[in-house]
Amino acid sequence: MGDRQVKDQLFDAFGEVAKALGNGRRAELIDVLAQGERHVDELSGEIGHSVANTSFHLRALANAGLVTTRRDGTRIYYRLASTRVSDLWAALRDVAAAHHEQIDRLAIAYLGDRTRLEQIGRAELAERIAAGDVVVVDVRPAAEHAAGHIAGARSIPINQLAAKVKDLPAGVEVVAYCRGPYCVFADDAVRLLLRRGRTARRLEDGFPEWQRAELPIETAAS
Amino acid sequence: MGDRQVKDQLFDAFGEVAKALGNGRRAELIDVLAQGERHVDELSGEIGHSVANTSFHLRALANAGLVTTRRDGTRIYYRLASTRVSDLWAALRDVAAAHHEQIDRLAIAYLGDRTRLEQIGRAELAERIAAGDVVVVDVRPAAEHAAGHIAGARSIPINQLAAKVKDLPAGVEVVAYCRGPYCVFADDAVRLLLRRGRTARRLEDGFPEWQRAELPIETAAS
DNA sequence: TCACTCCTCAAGTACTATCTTGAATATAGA
DNA sequence: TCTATATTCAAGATAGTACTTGAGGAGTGA
Repeated sequence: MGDRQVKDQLFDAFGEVAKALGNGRRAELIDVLAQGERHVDELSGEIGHSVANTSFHLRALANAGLVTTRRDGTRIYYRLASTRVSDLWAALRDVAAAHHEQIDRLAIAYLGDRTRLEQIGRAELAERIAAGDVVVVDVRPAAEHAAGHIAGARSIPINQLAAKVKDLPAGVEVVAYCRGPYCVFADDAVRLLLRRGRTARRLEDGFPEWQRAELPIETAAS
Repeated sequence: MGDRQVKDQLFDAFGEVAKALGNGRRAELIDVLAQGERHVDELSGEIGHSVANTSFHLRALANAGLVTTRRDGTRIYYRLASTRVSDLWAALRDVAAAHHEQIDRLAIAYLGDRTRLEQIGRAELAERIAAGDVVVVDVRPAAEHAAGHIAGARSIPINQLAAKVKDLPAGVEVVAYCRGPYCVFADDAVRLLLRRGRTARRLEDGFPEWQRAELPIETAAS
């Protein structure tokens, strides 16, 4: 077998991995799975497609080695194969944000205007948590908080926040976080809190980035 | 327009960027362009396809924002849009190497058995260059050396190395480097040098990684 | 302006991807 | 063992991708 043919096969294999990410629904699945493991039924709800189609896409991700599975009773849980996959997903978003013409327009259409929302960086938040003068709220679905969250963060899924604002201590700044830079939950949370007269900012990115930066995290006792 | 629809479009855009890398020939093009800019005719030779097909793939990469162009006379030079793209390509290779079943087998088939070839890390090589007790040889094509190389490296393309071994100073270790971890030139160079009784190692990766690590580089005077 | 070079575009063919629907499989609990 | 639940598989319509060949543009230099 010639070198050309073997080289082509090697680079085809790299291409297969990229191709697995080369579909919007699979990209959404990776974004959700970066929060922690989930079963097929939950994931089909996240991407708004049938269970059969979701299963099909998950199989494509598994064949490329991006995700692995675990069975628990009748349910099958999918998770990212490693934090490397999360790194790859972050690198892809960075390139797209920097060089793809339409990302800015689409991000504004999806997330709304962020120029009025103040953000806080990871390092600063870590200091503020250590100093104890901030309340950190995880506004992702409860399952994602259970799978892993910023140490000390309180879980208030975005759809329950309006009812629970009153439970948050007064006079303390609130920092909301969610899945990452293209997740709308924390933006919605900060807008709601500001309307209620609270001081609030969003973490500039989300839980996966915090985790990859090796900052303190916690997991629900199993 | 519903949130679902806008979110789908946003993630479709991420998918488009990944899809651009989702082809072996385009992956090869990115790997070559990580060395520096090249024109279409050269690139078609690198991937072993017609100029028309190469142009087609380059257009796909440009549409995704991964590469940009510059005209010089009748020639059009393509280059990576930024070092972010090089980061993305490295992240993709890492994931593929860690999780894709066939990469190991294909890499061995293409590169040969590397277990007998000693490698040297970037940090150690930088120290040795500073100490001046090593000869660094760039075995990539001359055009890539001209576009940028490790500071102090001497250009000896792999196909000229056999004739030029005698010009290398005796009694000094030789370090060969090329395009990256999946490039065969440096392996071939080290094997040839060892057969000629020289002490030789390969740099563990290649020029793009050296550049991204912000270690000293040089460019040919224009 | 003309011929030349380099590159892109268009048309055509074979192959691959995405989604839907309905059936098949695997486990849990009665 | 039987039924219910969760997931995967198979078939099929539609659309998109990858490559080839040949024509079309854009710049260079006589």
